[in-house]
Amino acid sequence: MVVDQLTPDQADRVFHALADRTRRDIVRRVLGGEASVSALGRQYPMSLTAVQKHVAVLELAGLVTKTRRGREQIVRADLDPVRRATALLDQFEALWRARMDRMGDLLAEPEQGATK
Amino acid sequence: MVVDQLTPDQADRVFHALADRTRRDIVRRVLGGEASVSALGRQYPMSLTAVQKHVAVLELAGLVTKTRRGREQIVRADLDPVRRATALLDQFEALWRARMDRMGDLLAEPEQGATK
DNA sequence: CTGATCTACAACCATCTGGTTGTTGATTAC
DNA sequence: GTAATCAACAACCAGATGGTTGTAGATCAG
Repeated sequence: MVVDQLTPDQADRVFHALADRTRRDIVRRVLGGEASVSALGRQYPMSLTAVQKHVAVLELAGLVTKTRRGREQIVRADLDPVRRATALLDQFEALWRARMDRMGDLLAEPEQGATK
Repeated sequence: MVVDQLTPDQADRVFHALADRTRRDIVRRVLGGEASVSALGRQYPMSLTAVQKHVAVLELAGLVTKTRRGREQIVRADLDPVRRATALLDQFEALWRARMDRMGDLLAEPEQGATK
């Protein structure tokens, strides 16, 4: 398996980070190409400090990394946690299908006599 | 397209709902088979009221539905919002690949003369 | 050197979150 | 009928969240 699971704590942070419109938009933006914190700040109708905090939340979730370049702080996206979150959701899908299979088995069983 | 997008508000609710261990566990549990609220309540080291609230959050996100059966309230999972969330994450993946393609184009270009 | 830019950080605030206890109302079991 | 079970709801609480303003440290441009 290429992408392994998120720990529960990581999942908490990743999903929480994605549970905010502004943060999802920041992720989209830096996925399309890196950006400085101040450049991001200019894109949203809120203070730069607020955007800094959003970036910090994304950073804590591992969705984004910051590296200094001169006086600017460059924000880049990391897709790994996104892939792991997707894997977690796919696991839900698998649970669902497992249940469907079990129900199919039941329906396929001879009506009266129990299987054992 | 079979699964269309989540609205930003729905995405807020779905990701927020998934940003809690107990709630993710409840989703897993009811994906494996429906359960009453009180049965769920017995599974976690917290009050029934707390579990009721978690179920309510999941319900608001559309991840789960409740239906009465006698004095019990049966909780069932709905995978649709999960699939839509997955689609949103896949869209991130697509943005990433689009950038990779653009970078590839740049590298493939003749070094000096601009493209236009 | 001086001023503008980019960032960090502290303090504050209103609201939301995740939990609690206690009360009440249906429904089921005896 | 009475008691137990299941669920809803109100009220409360500590802590997190998402925002603000203000101050201050680096770095860059003139």
